[in-house]
Amino acid sequence: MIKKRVSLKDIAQKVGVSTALVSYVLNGKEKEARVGEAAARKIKKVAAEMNYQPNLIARGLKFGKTHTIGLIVADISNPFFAMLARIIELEAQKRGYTVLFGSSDEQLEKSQNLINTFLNRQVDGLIITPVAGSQSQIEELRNRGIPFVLMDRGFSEMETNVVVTDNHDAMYNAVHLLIRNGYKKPGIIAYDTPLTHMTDRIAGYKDALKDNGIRFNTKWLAKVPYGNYKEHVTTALERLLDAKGRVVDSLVFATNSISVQSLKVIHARGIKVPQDLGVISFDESDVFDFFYSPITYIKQNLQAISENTVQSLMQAIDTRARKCIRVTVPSVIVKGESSSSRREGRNT
Amino acid sequence: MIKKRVSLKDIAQKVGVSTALVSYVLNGKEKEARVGEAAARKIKKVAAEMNYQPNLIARGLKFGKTHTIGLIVADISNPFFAMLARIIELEAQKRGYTVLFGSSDEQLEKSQNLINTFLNRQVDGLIITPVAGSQSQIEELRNRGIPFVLMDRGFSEMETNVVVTDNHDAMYNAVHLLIRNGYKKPGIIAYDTPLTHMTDRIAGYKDALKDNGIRFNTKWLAKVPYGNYKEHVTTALERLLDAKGRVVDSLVFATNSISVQSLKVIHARGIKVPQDLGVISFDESDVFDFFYSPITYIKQNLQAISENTVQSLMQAIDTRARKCIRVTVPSVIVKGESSSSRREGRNT
DNA sequence: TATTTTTGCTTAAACGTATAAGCTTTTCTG
DNA sequence: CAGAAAAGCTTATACGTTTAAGCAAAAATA
Repeated sequence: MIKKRVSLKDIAQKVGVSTALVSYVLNGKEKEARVGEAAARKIKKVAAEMNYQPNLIARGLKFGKTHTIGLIVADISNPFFAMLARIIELEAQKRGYTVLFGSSDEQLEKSQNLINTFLNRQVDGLIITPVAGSQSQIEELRNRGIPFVLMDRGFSEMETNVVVTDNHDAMYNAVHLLIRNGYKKPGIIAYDTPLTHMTDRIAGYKDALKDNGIRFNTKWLAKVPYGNYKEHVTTALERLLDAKGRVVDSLVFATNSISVQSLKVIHARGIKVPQDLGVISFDESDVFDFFYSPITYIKQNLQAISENTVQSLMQAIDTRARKCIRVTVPSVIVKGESSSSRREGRNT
Repeated sequence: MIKKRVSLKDIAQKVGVSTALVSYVLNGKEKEARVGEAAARKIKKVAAEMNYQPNLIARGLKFGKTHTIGLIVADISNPFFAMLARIIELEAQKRGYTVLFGSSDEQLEKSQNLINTFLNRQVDGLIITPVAGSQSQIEELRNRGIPFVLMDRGFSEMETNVVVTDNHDAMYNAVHLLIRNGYKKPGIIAYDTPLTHMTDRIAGYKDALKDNGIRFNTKWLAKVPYGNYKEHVTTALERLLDAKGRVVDSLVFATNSISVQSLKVIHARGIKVPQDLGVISFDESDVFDFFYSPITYIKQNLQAISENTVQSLMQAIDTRARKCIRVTVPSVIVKGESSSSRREGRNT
């Protein structure tokens, strides 16, 4: 009962010609291949009747091009990556590409497995949010001449194609805003990773302090590991917001996930925002609208990030250039109430 | 500078044997193929040295099996589908499968395009959240004997492999809870679609009313179109919560997205939950924790849905059975404050 | 020693596609 | 009307893999 897919051969047999002729006609090469008009017509007719669909696997084998790209994100169930995936899917589709995806879970081994799997499936290129310590994996891609683009984060020591938000700038502006609004001791909670998205954000934070004449205090910076981050964020917050005297008077959360978890804790402890604590988040979330004091956040331009990433990858695939493209996308601060001026805010 | 992938041929040449021998050895068929011990050793050594990786595209062509599945969801950027995707990815991987994904956007044409693209890429099977009116697309898959499983929703008129939450039961229980807590006029906001996930939920709603001796009022049911749903939800809410006398005293939101949008409106209007309005949501969201009155919601078992879907698909692929598997997954209600008893809650 | 069996390999064909090269047959040119 | 050119097709080969079938040499048997 299972109907076999129709191949060029089936059409050729039905029409009574060779597969070559069919291939020429269906690829619009009738002129170059000097195919007779009558035969061409008949082939087209039969192909349509039999609902011929080319086998892209066979084509991929023939050309060594599959028109498939592999997307490796940290976690597709994270709304941030899901949004990126959505746009990448669209951009890829526009260009005739299909997307294989996988989540690395910030784990070296999973990342390597995904890379291997995708390469064995002959993807034409890879989009990767690299995990910490994966330099050698990426290096190997480069040595093997495989087109790829890093997204969201990169390595400071390595020249690669990479598309990221201007993390330093974004964080600098956020902290600057807090300070301008009267906060004297801004803290930050970030993931403990050497990847550039975090180091740049932390650097932006420190530079903003310096430029505003505030001396950085080591206690203000909390680095939490990605695994079990919820617990670690909670612990870090407890240390920063110790009842016996706050270590900080405001906080910047370096990611979406840290923000949501932190806000849950802040909410549970009944800490008043922004009166008791100024708050700014990196990345947005639906929850911000529901926090009694709307959260100020850094809004990354996901559309631009995704577009540029796909664009760069296409370029890498087409030209196989060795030159690296580094794109930095600007972001904006969406002002809520959570970072409001201390002078006006302090009414408790 | 671009290093060519090493093929069986490369190894064969280096060792000085035929590709056939190499293939036998690397596939562990040394015994059956009576390969000499010395040759086998050498082949393995060289293969390892050259870091041979099989070309899965070529294998796919040979066997007519790509070990790839296509996942078509409504919108991968919707956390609900992103979560499902994450688990499906994992389950597929366990079984040696890789996942192609795409978003249909609830549009017939996009759905058809994705199906075609995936089939041309010779996926072994499809997981689909079908869009309204796509019966013929699905029917064709069945006629062509292509393994597939519908997920999250199905068609009432069609026997197919399908894995869904027990939508009727879930909604029945939710509405029952509201009524038991003293609400007399429970309303519902749902998407306007003939797909079973919605019709079942609405049926569950109506049955709960009936079984509790409440006569259904047409005004209590708001069906909003998926496109521009935010506006439509807002309008529907305005009608239901008209200041001149509430049409309903409580609401069930039939999806995550409807809930979030509704809560934004409710929040903006300063409507008190649950004193002025009881609320239950289908599906969860991080935002529920931040609503001043924690939202009661129906929690679908995403793990079970995904697992069963992949399981069913694997079965369909392996056996090519014509028998349809229909799996219904139970859900639970997570009780917050938003559906609390009217008697106790009414303190305004 | 002649025959059979076993061993260890190679050849060939296949999956579906694309295309250069070749081969008739017809048509044009001088 | 001979020779060249053009038209219209087929054959062959390749992509990388798998596997049945075949073949020669060595080993076992009679």
